[in-house]
Amino acid sequence: MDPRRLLIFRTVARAGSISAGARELGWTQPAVSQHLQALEREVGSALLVRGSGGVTLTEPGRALLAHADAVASRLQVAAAELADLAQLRAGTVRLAAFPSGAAVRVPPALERLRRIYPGVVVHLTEAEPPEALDAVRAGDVDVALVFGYDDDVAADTDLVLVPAGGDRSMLVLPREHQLATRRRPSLRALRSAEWIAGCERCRAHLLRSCAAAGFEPDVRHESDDYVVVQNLVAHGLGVSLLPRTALDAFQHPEVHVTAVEGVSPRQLYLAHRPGADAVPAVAAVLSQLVAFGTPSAARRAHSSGTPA
Amino acid sequence: MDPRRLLIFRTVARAGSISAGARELGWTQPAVSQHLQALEREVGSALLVRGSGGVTLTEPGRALLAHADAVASRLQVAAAELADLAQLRAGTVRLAAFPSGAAVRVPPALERLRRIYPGVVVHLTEAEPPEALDAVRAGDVDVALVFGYDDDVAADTDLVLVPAGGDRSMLVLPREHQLATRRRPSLRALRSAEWIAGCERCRAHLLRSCAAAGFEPDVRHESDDYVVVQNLVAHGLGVSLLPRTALDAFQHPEVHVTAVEGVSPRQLYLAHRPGADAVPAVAAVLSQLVAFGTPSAARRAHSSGTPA
DNA sequence: CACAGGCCATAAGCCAGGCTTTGACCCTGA
DNA sequence: TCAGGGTCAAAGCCTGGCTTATGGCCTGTG
Repeated sequence: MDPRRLLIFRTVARAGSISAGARELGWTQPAVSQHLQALEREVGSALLVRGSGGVTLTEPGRALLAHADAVASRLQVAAAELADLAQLRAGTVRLAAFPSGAAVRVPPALERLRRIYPGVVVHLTEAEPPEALDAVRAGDVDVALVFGYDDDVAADTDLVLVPAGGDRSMLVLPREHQLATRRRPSLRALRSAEWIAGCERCRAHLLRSCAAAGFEPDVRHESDDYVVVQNLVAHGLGVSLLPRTALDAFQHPEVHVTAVEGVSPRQLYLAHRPGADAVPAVAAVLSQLVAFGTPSAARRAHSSGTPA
Repeated sequence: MDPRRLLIFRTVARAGSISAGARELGWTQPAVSQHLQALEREVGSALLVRGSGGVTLTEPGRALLAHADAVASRLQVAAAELADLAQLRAGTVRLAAFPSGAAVRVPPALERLRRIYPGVVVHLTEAEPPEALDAVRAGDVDVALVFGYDDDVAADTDLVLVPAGGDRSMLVLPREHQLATRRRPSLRALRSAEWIAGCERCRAHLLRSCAAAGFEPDVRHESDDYVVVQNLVAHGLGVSLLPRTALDAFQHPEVHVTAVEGVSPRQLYLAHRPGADAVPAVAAVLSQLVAFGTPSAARRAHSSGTPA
C-alpha cells in the first residue's frame, strides 16, 4: 500500500471532499481523484462514497482513516525529532580524548558548546590515541581527539583527521639542573642525561629525536602519566620531554620547563568517520574543538574564567 | 517528509548496505542512493555513514529507524485489515427492511451469507420504506429493502435501486365470503364491500386501483400490521389487499386468499447510495438478497429447512 | 602486488507515472 | 434558469526518478 496515497486519502477524508483535499494539497482535483481510484483499486474496496456536496466514508474507509491518522502522526513526530537533531536542540555526541587533551582542550569547548546549544549533550571518554581511533572505527565513539608525531597517525587511515593545532614538546628539567639557565638548549646537550620516557609512541618519538641528534638516550623510567613524570624529574631522577598541553594541565612547582632545539612538535587531530561530520551535533563538537585547537586559544579561554 | 523515502531508508538500514537494500526493493543501487541523499537533505542531517562493507546508522538515523519501523508496522496492519474487509473475512453491513420483507426475504439470505462468509456481520433494522430510504441517504444504513407501487419509489431519487422481485397484491376475504369460491374475482365485484387499508402508501394504491375500477372503497379500518388486518378480516369486519410476502410471513387460518383482477403488484427494491456497492460486504449482502428476490425462491429456501 | 569483488557516488539519458488541462455531467440553491 | 459546488473521463505533456555506465575506495586472495 503506497503510503503517500494513504496520506492523500486522509487529507480528503478530513477535508470532506476531493476538491477541498486537492486545494489543501496544492493540486488539482483530478490528480487527487486518480490517486483515490488507484488506492481503492489496490485495496479492493470503495473507501468513500461520492455524493453531491462532498464525500462520505465507507466502513473500509473509516478503518483506513484510523490507520492513516496513526501513520501521519508518527511521521509528524519523526519530523519534529529530526528537526530537533538537525537544529541542535537535541543530540548526543560521544567524544574520546587523550588525558591531557581531555583536561585542557575539551572543557572550554564543551562549556562554550553548552552555552550555545544547551540541548546537545557530549559524552567524554578518556582514551589514548590508538584505542580512541579503534573506538571511532568501531562506531563506539563519534569523535576522537588524538595526537601524533611526525604524521605517524595521518598516514594510511580510513578516518578523517582534521588538524587541531600543534603541541610543542618541552624539555622538563629539575629546577637546579645545569641547563636550567640556558634559554634554548639543544637536545644534544642532554646526550648523557638520564631520561624518563612517556607512552610507547612518545618514547619512540624521543628515540627518533635523539637519534637525529646523534645519540641514544639512557632511559631509566617510563610512565605515560605526566604527573608521575614530573615528580620523578622534580626528585632529580631524570629529565623528560612533555607536551605543552600536559604542562598546561599540571606543572610541578619544582621542575623547570624550557623549549628545546631539535624536537618536532606533536600534532593534534580530531578524528571521525568520513561523513560523520554531516551530523549537525558532530559538526558542532568538531568546530568547537577546532576553535580551541591552538594552545594559545585554549589558555585564553582558560584564563578568562567562567562567562555569563 | 516523504514516507516512501522513510520506508526505503528502513529497508536499507535493516539490510545493512545500500546495495542490499536495493536488491530487496528490486531496484538498482543508484536509485536507492539518490533517495537516501534526498532524505538526508530534507532532514538536514546524515542518517548513515557509508563505509566499505556497508552502512552504519548515525544518531539521527537510529532515531528515524524507530519511527520508520512504527510506520511500516502500522501500514502492514492497515493492509491486513483492509484485505480482510475486501475478501469478506470481516465487515459489517447495516440493513433496513420493511416488516414482512424482514420476516420473509431477509432471514434466508442472511443465513446463506453467514454460511459463505462467517466474518461478515449484518445489522438488521425494521423500517418502512420512506424512513429506510432516509436512513440510507443519511448514511445511517448501507442497504434498504423497500417496496413501491407503480414506480412511485423508482422515480427521482439519488439512490440506486436494484429490483428485487415483484410482490403480488392478494385479496383477503373472510372464509365464508360470497366471493371466496370465485377463482379470480375482479376488483369491481367488491365495490360495495367494507375495506381495511394498510399503510399510507398501500392505502393510496388501494384508492388508485379502485378508482381505476370505477368506485371509491368504503374504508372502515386502517393498520399497517398484516396480523391485525387478517384478524379483522377473519372476524368479518371487512376485506383487504395484502402482498404475497406478508401472507408468506403469516396467514390467518380463518381467511381466504385469492388473486384479484385489476391490481398491480408492488415492486421490491434494494436501495443503496451510488458507489456503496463497491464495498465488498455491501455487494455480498445485495447479491444474497437479490438471489432471494423472487417469492418462489424465497419460499423454496424457506421450505428446504436448515442446511448443513 | 595485482586483481577480483564488494561497497559507494556521480553523470547522463530516457521512460512513464502522474499532474494539468479540458470537457462533461449531476445536484443544489438562488 | 443559471451560477457554483461536486464528481469522473480523456488526452497531453513534463519532470521525477529509474537505469545504465563509469570511477573511486577498501578488502581479501592468488
